[in-house]
Amino acid sequence: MNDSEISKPAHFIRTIIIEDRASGRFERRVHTRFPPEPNGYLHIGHAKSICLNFGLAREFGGRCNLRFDDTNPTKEAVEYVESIKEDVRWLGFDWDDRLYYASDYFERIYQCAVRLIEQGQAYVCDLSADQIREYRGTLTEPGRESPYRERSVADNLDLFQRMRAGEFPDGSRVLRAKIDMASPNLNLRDPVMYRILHAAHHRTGTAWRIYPMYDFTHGLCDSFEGITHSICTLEFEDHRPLYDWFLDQLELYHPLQIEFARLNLTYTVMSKRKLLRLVEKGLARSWDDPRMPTISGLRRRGYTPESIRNFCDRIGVAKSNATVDIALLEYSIREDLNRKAPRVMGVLNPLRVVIEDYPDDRVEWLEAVNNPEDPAAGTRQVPFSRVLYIEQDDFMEQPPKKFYRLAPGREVRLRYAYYITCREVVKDPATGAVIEVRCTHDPQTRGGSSADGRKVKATLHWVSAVHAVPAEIRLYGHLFSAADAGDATSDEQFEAALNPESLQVIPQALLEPGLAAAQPGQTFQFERLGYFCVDPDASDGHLVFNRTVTLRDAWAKIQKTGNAS
RNA sequence: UGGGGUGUCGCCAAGUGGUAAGGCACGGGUCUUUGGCACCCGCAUACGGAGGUUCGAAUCCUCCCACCCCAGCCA
Repeated sequence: MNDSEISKPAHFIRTIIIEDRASGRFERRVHTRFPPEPNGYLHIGHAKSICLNFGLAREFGGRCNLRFDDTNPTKEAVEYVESIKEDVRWLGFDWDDRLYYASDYFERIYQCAVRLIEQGQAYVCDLSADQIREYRGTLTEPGRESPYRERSVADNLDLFQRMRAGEFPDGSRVLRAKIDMASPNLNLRDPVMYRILHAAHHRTGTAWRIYPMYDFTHGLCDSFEGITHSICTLEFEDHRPLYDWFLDQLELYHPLQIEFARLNLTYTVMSKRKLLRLVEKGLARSWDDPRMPTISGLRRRGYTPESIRNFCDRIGVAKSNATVDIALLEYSIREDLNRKAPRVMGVLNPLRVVIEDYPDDRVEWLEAVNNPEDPAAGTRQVPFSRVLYIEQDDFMEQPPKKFYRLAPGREVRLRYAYYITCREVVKDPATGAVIEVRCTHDPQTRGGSSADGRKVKATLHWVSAVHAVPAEIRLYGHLFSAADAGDATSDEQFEAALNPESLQVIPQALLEPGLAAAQPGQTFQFERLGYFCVDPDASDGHLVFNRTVTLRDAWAKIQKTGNAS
């Protein structure tokens, strides 16, 4: 991390850690962990947790483990663990040699279960899933005790061992903690600790036929690893008493669990289940579709790790359910790319411009600044010639009052080139559409400034027709049409809320020639348009750019509010 | 109706009894060879509501209201 990171604001978890260190709690250690389940790709919400856990450890000279919560083999896969490792690393964090898997502890967890059975605090229950649900009671009524609750320790031990041996079919029995079927906290009504699953695990293969539940596993793993501050999301607040109960009965070390609110963003969705659905139904091309809020999607879109870290610092950490305006994310990437991205010129929707008084056979290479924010970025040469292309949006035959780009009779500047004046408009006789603009140039304004100090109100980007390189450009909009669409509960509502214009492809934009050699992952600012990066789909003969984000656009705002005229 | 949480500007978010930080968004302006960037100014007499304690309350007390989470052999 460097000086350009924004300053870290105070938040309640940092405050707790500072107090713990002041009081000498945990021998002043700070040891956190990021515990994803490898059942999908990481998204920007996970980035918040990653920045929090790894960031706090780094800040206080502590450690942060990467631990996969892989207790459900039916949903997990190595593809996911690989992507998660890549994403965490890409975000700029390192777990050194502390890569763990809950599955590494399966034997140890099993022994903990055996001990609880021996202590008379766990039992094998033969009730079906439906029956367990019935016996659990409701939010307002206490549950009833399972008829198998008072099995002998010997019977429980035998049955549990045979569950492990694979003697029983899936769903036929579970191991349950014997706590309190009347507890107002449903998590304490004899929760399931182990279930039978004859499924191959991505790491342990077929070694196990029983798998521990998350609630039994997670707290144990944190304890085994000596985690000091176990940071998780709000929905686990109710589970804390259960984790404490397990640890107390087993006389194990207690981490301190602290809950914070997960991130929500407008115009997108942060549920792994819903993201998986988008991928499976082909509504998104893949997990790394640039429209997805996944880390891999953002990366492909052109977001930088630093911009995401800055975003996470800016949104804060608190306990109230919050939905952050996606404009803040966009602000964070603009801020970062403004400093870093080389500027280039490219025309998305070309309008042919002929400079009538410029020789047909002449080419001038003009100097252009690579990045006005960074003098060290230097300059480059761009070719100018008689036939050019400018943006269709930069010309209007009948301009409204506040439009000060090119129009009949009007003079504007071509960036780094010349002042040109529109002399004539050529239209398609069939459609009446403007297909060409005829202009003259002022030779005294070479480079883009005039000796007489004459001002022009607009500066346009442009590209020389014969030199331009074609490129496919993919423009992205929000995933959903409405800010809160991700909340949709039914799949139908959810899909209907998708923004049909989230992807717009421009098959052949025209770019300045230097871009011909651009490589996947490289980011540029297309002047006056936005930030773009080369997509991995690009090949030797075919450039493909993703628009990361547009530039702020004051003219668009004027048009939108209807104040143009 | 049980339990656990949360309510401070359009969106986040500081604040922990002493008289409402900051960011984004938004509005106005300066500058400008990007209608970008940068810079300047503005933007909560007010902290879910009602009472109360206090010289003094967003901060303490009481009651009320709203929203979120929990009835997976998911995590």
